[in-house]
Amino acid sequence: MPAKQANLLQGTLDLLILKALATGELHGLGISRRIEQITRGTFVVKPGSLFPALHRLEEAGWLSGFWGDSENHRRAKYYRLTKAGGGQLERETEEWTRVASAMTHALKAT
Amino acid sequence: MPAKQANLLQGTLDLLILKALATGELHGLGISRRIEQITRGTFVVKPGSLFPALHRLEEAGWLSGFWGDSENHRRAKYYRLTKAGGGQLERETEEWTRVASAMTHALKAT
DNA sequence: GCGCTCCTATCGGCTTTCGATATGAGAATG
DNA sequence: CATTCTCATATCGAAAGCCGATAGGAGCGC
Repeated sequence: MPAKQANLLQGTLDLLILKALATGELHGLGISRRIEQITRGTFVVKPGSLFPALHRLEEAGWLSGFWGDSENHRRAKYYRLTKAGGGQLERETEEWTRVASAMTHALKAT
Repeated sequence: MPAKQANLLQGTLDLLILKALATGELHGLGISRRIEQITRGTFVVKPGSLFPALHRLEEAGWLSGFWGDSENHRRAKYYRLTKAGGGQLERETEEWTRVASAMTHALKAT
């Protein structure tokens, strides 16, 4: 049994994807790279998590996707935040802040 | 369809239980109340989540449980942190801090 | 052509959380 | 006593989400 590696906290993935797209459209792997970058390598999103999540978010109306060409001339599916997605990003950011603050408070308790 | 209420982030429950027991032994419902208290009401742990989690943590060796009498003279199962559980609490606290800091950084990104 | 990298995709398994429900026993009321 | 309330533990099934493994197509260098 290999050492259990740090899994993503459930629920943070959606928020990270929305945030990754806040600065402009990206294709799937680009989103993955951006998340790794803005979290300073703490979160590494695997394909098996990424693509189902992208489809889920598109289904929910937070993202809209379209096919294009990547910077390496490959077929790639780009995603962009919808207006609703922007609102969702705000709500989830607030929610995260609430939760994080409660956790921090709890962990300091005596 | 009622509004979807704030679910616990997966993974935070174990940490909160360990932390709740750091100051002394408690029975199941007491742990639940303590968590609600130290998170200022942000996290409410339901029985359907609590008891499976307690059994899981005991199975893992972080907690040890024993039967006793509650402050209301009812049969109650008390839990206390094991030595291993103390180490686990430390590790999970560090892990949470790492994650929270990465998220905070990510959410500030431009 | 061959291998390498890039890019998207899916499937099965596992863990975890929740809602609903059940059971039992002490306390309070009449 | 009998009923009802609260405390306390427990379990089950449903739903969700992450991951490892795997697949396949297409451009690029050699």
